[in-house]
Amino acid sequence: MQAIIEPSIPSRTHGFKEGTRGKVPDFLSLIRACTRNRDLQRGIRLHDDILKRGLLGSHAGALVTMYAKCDALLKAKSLLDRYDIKDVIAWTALIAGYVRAGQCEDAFYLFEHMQQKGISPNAVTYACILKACGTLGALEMGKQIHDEIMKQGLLQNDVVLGGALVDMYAKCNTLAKAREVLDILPLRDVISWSALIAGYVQWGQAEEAMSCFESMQKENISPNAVTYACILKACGMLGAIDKGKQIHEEIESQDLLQDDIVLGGVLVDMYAKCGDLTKAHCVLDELPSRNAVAWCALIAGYAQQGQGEEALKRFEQMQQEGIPPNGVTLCCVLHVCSQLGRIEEGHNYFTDMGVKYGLKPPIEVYASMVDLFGRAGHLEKAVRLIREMPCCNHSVIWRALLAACRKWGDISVGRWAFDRAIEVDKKDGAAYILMANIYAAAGLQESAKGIETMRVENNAW
DNA sequence: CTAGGGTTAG
Repeated sequence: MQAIIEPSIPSRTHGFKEGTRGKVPDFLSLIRACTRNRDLQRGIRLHDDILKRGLLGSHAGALVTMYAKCDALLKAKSLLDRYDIKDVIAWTALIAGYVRAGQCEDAFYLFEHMQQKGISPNAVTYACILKACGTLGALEMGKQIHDEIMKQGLLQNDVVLGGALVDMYAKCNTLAKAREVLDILPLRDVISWSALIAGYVQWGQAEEAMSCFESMQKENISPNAVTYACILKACGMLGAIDKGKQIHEEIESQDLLQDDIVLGGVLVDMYAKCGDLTKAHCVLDELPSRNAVAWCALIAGYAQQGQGEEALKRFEQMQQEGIPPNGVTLCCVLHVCSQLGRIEEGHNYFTDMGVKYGLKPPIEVYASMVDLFGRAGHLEKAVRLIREMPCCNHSVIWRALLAACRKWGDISVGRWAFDRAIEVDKKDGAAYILMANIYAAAGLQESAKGIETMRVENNAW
């Protein structure tokens, strides 16, 4: 008698092994599908189901990966802590999640912790950690990772890792090293080149960025939207409007403005920085979608040229188009108001952010507002604003107030601001210097010297 | 198959 062989259904197609007894779902495939689609809600239901069936032990790694990819880092971490997960992918996924969230120290901690547990990092793990190094400017750590990568020969067949390495050196302001690494990479592509170009732009070396752009093309690697964005920024820094126009034409001929929201803003910024506001405005008008960044580039351009009234008009126009201002836009507008001495108007824009748009002003906006009041000599208004702030535990706030106190020679408010500044950051060199200046300007040389002594004692610069 | 690299306005 022949046994009945049940048909096997590939798990990747449905996720259910329907032929097997009791229809046990293939949870691993289902979780992976949630990871792919970033479907957190479905992932949570699967977790629940798996828990009820007592299957968590064998699925914890996949769940950590899913939660991490969905940016549910606390859930991922608590599973990782509770189960003895040996899966390098799960650890790496959580490390990547922390790096995405800007929690690079947590990423480093996990990286150490996984190795203590005997789990070896692989190329993907190293790429994540390199990104964390770049974000924090942790050059020494980055070098150690580089050494390890070389020992293991991981660059031979991995273009991504090479790009991450170039980016790390570039972000740490070691551009010669970044260039050297790129030159000897076995594999390099438009992204590794763009990482280097972006680095030169970030650190103010626009000429070098231009020259890399040429070298890249000599290697027959074509620029993409990101490369163009970097190069346009370099053009703006150099005031190289002819080169900028040429890049603009290339972008148009490749129709890149249609599906890249970033490029439009950079283009407006390039023309604005080169002083051609008419052209900047023209480009903005023709963009398929105008966002706050593109508008802000134009507004800043007008402000830069001393055309504050025009800048404020554009700000109104932006809002009429239904685009809410964000923190950066508002800082820029408040700066314009400060230039024009339009205190009330600036304060109205500030309150609009909460009242009209329901947005919580970021700390930089509060600092701009303190600056606006302070420069105008309304120190008591600046102080009142600080007292009403949800949190004034930031150096920028106290520096703005101190700068105003220096301008108006207010020793008592100045001393108060200085004491708070030092509470926040004992090494806030700018605060010491501002306070010493305030005392010195008032003829209180002994007090000024006292502040200077404090600065040296606290090793502040 | 489940984890990884470059970009924008002050």
